[in-house]
Amino acid sequence: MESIDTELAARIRNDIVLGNYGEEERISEARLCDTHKVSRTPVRLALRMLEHEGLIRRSEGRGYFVNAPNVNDVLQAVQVRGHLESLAARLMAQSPDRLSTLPILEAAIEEIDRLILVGKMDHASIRLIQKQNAVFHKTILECCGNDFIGFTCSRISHMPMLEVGAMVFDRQVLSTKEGKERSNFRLKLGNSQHKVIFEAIQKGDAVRAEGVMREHSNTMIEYIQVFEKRTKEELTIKDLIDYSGLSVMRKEHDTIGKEKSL
Amino acid sequence: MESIDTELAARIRNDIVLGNYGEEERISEARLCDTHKVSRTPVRLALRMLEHEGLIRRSEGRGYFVNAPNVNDVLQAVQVRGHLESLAARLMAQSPDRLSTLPILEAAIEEIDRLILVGKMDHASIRLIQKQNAVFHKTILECCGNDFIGFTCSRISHMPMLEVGAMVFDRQVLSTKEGKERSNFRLKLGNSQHKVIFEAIQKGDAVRAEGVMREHSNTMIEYIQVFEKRTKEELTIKDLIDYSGLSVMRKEHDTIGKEKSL
DNA sequence: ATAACCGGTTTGGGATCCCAAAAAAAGAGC
DNA sequence: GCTCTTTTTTTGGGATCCCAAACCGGTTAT
Repeated sequence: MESIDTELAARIRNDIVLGNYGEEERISEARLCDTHKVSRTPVRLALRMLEHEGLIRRSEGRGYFVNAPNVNDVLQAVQVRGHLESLAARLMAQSPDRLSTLPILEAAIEEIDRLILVGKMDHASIRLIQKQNAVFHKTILECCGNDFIGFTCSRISHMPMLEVGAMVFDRQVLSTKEGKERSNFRLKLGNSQHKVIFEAIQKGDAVRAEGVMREHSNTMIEYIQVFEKRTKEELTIKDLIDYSGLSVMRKEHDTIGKEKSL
Repeated sequence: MESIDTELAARIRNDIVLGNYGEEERISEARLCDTHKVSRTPVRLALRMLEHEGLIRRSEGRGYFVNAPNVNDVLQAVQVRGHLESLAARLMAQSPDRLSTLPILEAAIEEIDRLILVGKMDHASIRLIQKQNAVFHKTILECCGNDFIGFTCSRISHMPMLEVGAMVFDRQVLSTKEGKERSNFRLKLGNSQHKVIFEAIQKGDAVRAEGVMREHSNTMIEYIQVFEKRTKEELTIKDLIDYSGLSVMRKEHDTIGKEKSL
């Protein structure tokens, strides 16, 4: 249970990235107090938070404006995160005390392999795969020796699909047999990249670890761009969130938590 | 003229990075109200700011604790910034509409060259060199096509020596003739790296632009480490700020602004 | 008819107040 | 004398109040 302003910030943040506010809508403290049934103090704290995150702008004169990120913003952010992760992979490969954490990476890879082999593409399996994927990526960030990389990533992970280790799935694709096979191939490809990264780190091949990690995140960017081309109309943030299992999971979890608390 | 909380955050931030608070000192809202002669509202806004920046921690139970960065933290942050800049250099080299901004880079390089040639290592000259250096680096960040890189850099530039284009100078070194020559060599080396980066971007050689930019920031990291070895006792953040001309300049500027406003 | 001016209203920044929870201090029991 | 409990004090979160600056609408003068 966080304080009210933190949760409030999360709610407003969700509203903004989900597009519940217009592109450049003016936002007012009083209105937020009214809709969320809180006083102005937590509202102002939350707004400062969101301003710092770049999701709202304070106008010169008076008032706030929402600064809703578009798909291109998300793609740019994914690129930045991927680049930071590649630095982490390189540093971890150079780190002398990396060996003790290697088993964690190996276990995550094997678990993903096992889940792919079972081949059940249902919600639970995908959730497990995503969890192990997050473990893999987070471990590298945390054990690379440069804590500031993980910190920087955490500062930009308020946007959709920017949680470390987030993966993208297309619900529609998963509904057809051919789509399931395609997703299965994607997962295999991703995990084989994990293996190469793991081996490079193990051997201390820093250049290769960095390169493959970069390729690994490029894969995700290109997959999103495939969506962009396929959908005739413009791809919205909401679509991306629908595709991104982790975010959906988190959203569901939040809702459950909220219902419980009320 | 920013609002009180912003300026207050800047002041507390300065106090923290300058080490005016103990390593893990407990910090109290009331005390800050008293020392800075403001009410609790702006104090709390400022503290949320600093918490988001990682400079203070909120304890589980009650109260804030300062999380003063040490030299190692700064080095890690410089590494992150350098890595982001190398991404920017690569992207700019790949960008089709980079040509229009090339003259800005060229002018900055030439101005630095001119100032080095004059050879006056006084405060004004160094200030000008640093300004042009900042222009060079900021231009690449702003024109690389991925605005999120610059945004991310701006989110981490609250720490000393993390302003984009900040350079390190040792006041003591500048006081001797031999030291001046060494600094002169450093500047020449740095600007020659600028030239290589410029040419790589011009030619569209993305790999080289990225590589040299990385090397360019590594140079700074290694120079700081030279300090670390030379000073017998442990290097403090305060030392780094003394070395970093930009920060000092900004501090002076802030002071002037404050005096004017009072 | 347009533009400048003026008063009312909205809105955000800052100060103050209240309260609950936690830390610190005092007191009781062993 | 030490420890556990109770009381007091401190402290931070939330609500409310006040005010000045900005916005809006209407009126008036050119």
